[in-house]
Parts: sequence; C-alpha cells; structure tokens
Amino acid sequence: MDNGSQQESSDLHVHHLPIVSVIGVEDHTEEADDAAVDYHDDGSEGQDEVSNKRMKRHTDDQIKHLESVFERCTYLGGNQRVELAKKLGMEERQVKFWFQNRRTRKKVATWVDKRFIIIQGGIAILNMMHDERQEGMWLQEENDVLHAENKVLKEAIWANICFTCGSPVVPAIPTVHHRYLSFQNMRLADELQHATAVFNMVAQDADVGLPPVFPLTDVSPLPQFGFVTGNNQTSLVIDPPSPSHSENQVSTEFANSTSTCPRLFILSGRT
DNA sequence: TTGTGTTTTATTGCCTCC
DNA sequence: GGAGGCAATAAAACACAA
Repeated sequence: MDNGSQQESSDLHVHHLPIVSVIGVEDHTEEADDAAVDYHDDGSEGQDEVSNKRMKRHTDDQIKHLESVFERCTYLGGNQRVELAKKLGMEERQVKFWFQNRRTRKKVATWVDKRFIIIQGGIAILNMMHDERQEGMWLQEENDVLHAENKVLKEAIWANICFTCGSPVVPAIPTVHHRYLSFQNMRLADELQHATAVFNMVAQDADVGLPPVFPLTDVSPLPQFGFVTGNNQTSLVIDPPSPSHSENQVSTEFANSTSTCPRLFILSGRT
C-alpha cells in the first residue's frame, strides 16, 4: 500500500487511520506500552521509517486471549472491543482487524473442511464402486465358467459323449445297428440262399441254358438314427424303419444297450 | 546467507444497516 | 452519513530449504 493511497483513505475514512498515527496518544496499559515500544523502538527514526514497520505481530498472550474470546463469540460489540483492546493493550482497530481476519480464516478452514469431507465421501463412493466392480468381475468370471461348462455339456449331449465319465456313448448305437444289420443279413442270407437254390434247381430242371445265379453282395444302406423329443420323452427313431422292430423295441434295446451309463439313460428317457 | 513460499497484520473499496 | 462487515490485496514477519 503506498502512502498516497493511505492518505486518501485517511481523508475518506476516519476509522481507517493508520495505527502509527494514533499510537502514543492512547492510554496504554503496561502491555500496550511494550507493544508501543516495539512500534517505536527505532527511537529517533523518521516517520517514513516508522511507517515501514507499521505491522507488528501480536504477542502469544494477546493471540491466546483473542482466540479464547473468538471461540465464544466471533463478533464483538463496540463496548466489548474497547474493553478487550484496553485489556490486551491493543488498538481497538487492531482488535477489529484481528477478528475480521480470524473470521476469514475460519471461513476458509470451514470451506476446506467441507471440501475434505466431500472428497472423503467421494473416495468412499469410489471404493464402494470398486468393490462392486470387483464382485461383478467375480460374478462375470463365475458366469463365464458356467457358460463354458454349459457349452461342454451341450456339446457332450449332441456328440453323445457321457459328460460324467467322458466315454463316448455313441458306440452303443452301432451295437443296435450291428444287431439290426446282423439280423437283416442273416434273414437276407437265408432268403438269398433259398432263392438261389430254387432258381438254380428250376433252371437246371428246365435246362434253359441260363447261367447260374450267385448270391448278391449288395446290401441295403445303413439305417439312420435320430432322437425325437416330445411328451416329456425322448425316443430313438430309425430310418428306414426296421421291418422286424417297432420303435419301442429299438428304443428299449438302445436303452438297454446304453444302460451302463446311468446319466445318459436318464437323459434319453426324459427331457 | 539468501531466495522463496507461507502466515499474519493492516489497508482499501464497496456494501448494508440503522 | 457514520459504523462496521466482507473480499481482495499489500506488506511485514516468519519458516525453511539450498
């Protein structure tokens, strides 16, 4: 603050008179006299030199007393200020300035505390979000595992692989197939043998010069197997149908042939 | 010792209230 | 219009690292 502005201020606001302009004319106590000595301990120094030292830190006792009063009341009335200033040996304006600055510090401190609390709350929320996210990640991992397991089970079902023991259950079907084929082959072989014998006998008796007939080696295509689900039951279907086996018979035979795998038996029985 | 950042005291300008 | 509050700021005092 330059002296020019101070002078202007002194002209406009009487209550803003510089401290050095009033110190020495007040009725100081002993402490106030000490403070005044501090202000003027330059002795014969000029007014400009004194102005350069117009700021003097209050003593610890003064600050302690001011703090104790401030704790009880942050604003002082005129009489209170005068009495406190007298008691502490301070200028009334000094007390006023001190309370004003103290209120400002308290306001800033309160603002900082509030911000700190807000930040703490934010940190707590972030921690909660982190925990929830961690839990979500665990659930996601568990979900992935379950999905993978589900996929394996589905593939096992569709591939006819026992997901309990890992052994293929598909070979159980060829067993039925083989039984069916064996039966067919035996029947066809008998028919063919019989027909060949009859044909050759007839041809020989008639002596028509036809070449002898040899048994056919061509066989019918392998039947296709499939599952049909419905009515809470899964049935084995053979295409083309076996001329000598009903679906129930084949299904029962299939179930019996795979009965070594209890879980598959249950799956094939009910859905 | 000195430069630099922080704290404390004091000032200024503007505002509201009585 | 005077008294006093507040925000912004100046300046002195202080703390501390290099």
